[in-house]
Amino acid sequence: MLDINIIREQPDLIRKALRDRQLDPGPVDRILDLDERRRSLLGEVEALKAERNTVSKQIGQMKDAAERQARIDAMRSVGDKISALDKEIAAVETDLQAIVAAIPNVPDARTPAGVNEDENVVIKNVGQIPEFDFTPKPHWDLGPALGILDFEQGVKITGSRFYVLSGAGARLQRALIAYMLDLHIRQGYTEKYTPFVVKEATLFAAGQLPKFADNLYRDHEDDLWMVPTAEVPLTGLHMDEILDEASLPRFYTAYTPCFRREKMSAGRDVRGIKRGHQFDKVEMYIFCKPEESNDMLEKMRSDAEQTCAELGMTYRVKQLCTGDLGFGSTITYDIEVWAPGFQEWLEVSSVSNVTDFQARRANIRYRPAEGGKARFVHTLNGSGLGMPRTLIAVLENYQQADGSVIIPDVLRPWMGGVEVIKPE
RNA sequence: GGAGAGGUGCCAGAGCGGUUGAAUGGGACGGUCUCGAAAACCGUUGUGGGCUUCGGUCCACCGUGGGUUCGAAUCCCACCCUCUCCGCCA
Repeated sequence: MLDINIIREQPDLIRKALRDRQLDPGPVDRILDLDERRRSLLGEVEALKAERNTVSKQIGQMKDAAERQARIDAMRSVGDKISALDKEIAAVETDLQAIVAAIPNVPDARTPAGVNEDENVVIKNVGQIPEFDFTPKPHWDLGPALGILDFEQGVKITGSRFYVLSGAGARLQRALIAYMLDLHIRQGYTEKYTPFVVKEATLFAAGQLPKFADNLYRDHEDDLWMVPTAEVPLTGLHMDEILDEASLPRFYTAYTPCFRREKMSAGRDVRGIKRGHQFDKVEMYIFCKPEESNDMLEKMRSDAEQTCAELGMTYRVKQLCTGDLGFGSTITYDIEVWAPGFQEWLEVSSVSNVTDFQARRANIRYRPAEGGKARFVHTLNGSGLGMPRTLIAVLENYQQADGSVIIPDVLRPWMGGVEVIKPE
């Protein structure tokens, strides 16, 4: 959520931000109109309320019954005017809120201009594209052959785009999650285990609602929503709180499954387990002071990179352009690992500085140590890492000519002695 | 799911239709005292919004949302949450 004062004072900045994101700047004018209307109505109704308050106090002390009744009658009509105006204001505010809540964050000046994902910029390459002395297989061949991945069972019990991991495959994913959480704890994050369903207000706070309702699974009976990312419950942890400055920055990490009902188009993306309606993810999240968030973005990116590096992945870092930036983000790095079977770069992490966008929606502030007004915190989120894709990358990078897969060293402690996954 | 109790400021806790934005106590902060500290005493101590000549001023907020009333923290309705007991249960 943007600050209405900024929209009012610098409408051109917001118009430019919308154009840079390939969006219509029209809503800015609607906001300015509604804001103007709101303030004018407020002035009117507050004058009437002031009058009513004064007269009502007088009525309480009046002795003369006739005069008293005259005042009461007069105030009755004032009261009617007030409630009519209050209704009108409420309607204006509802409209205003809805439009403001749909305006995305303003891109950072360093975010490159660009129309879509094709204009994202590769800023770093780490490792060489590995050479194989055989033709590496994609995971959708490797997995079923190893007996660790079953597409049919997923379809049978749930439906299209769901799959089942089995045996060493299921264990490998669990090892990845455990390894990542432990790594992030060493990097200074506190592990959180949160609910996987949340209420509407929590999704609004994180910026998922109202705009992205179509992509969420929802239980209508209790009005609970399945989380699309751990970012949602983690943002919610401090909703409506004023944090001590001394407690910042706060570093959190959490594993959650993620549920997204987005419809997927047929085509190359549908092959394998790269995109599904359910996937696991380990998330990193930071609450910090505004002046720290730049440094925190770099820390988080480096923490995500370390995960890739320790897993022995070849990876690259991209900076998203304005046209591909997420709704709440001002600046985002994507980390992509090379999948030799797929012959494709897989996005396994996205690290963003959301500045005060979520904090304002969630009403998360901190009290400066020297006192004074509470200020909104900045929040950052990043995957560390996204699961099915990291699993794909391990399978495809560590495959051998005979179809077996060697377990990377860092994952061995969780594999119960399994060093190689062999065909059955 | 059923029965009961309750949700008030940083905390505890009064108030139960009019001068209560809210008694009292505690905490925190500032001051007096002290070599220093404690104690004691004095003072300060909420958030959001509108207007502003930036000195203020007005409005809203006592779980949330409605309602009654000239006037609601106080009365009515619905919902949410917490606690106790019962039921169910991994």
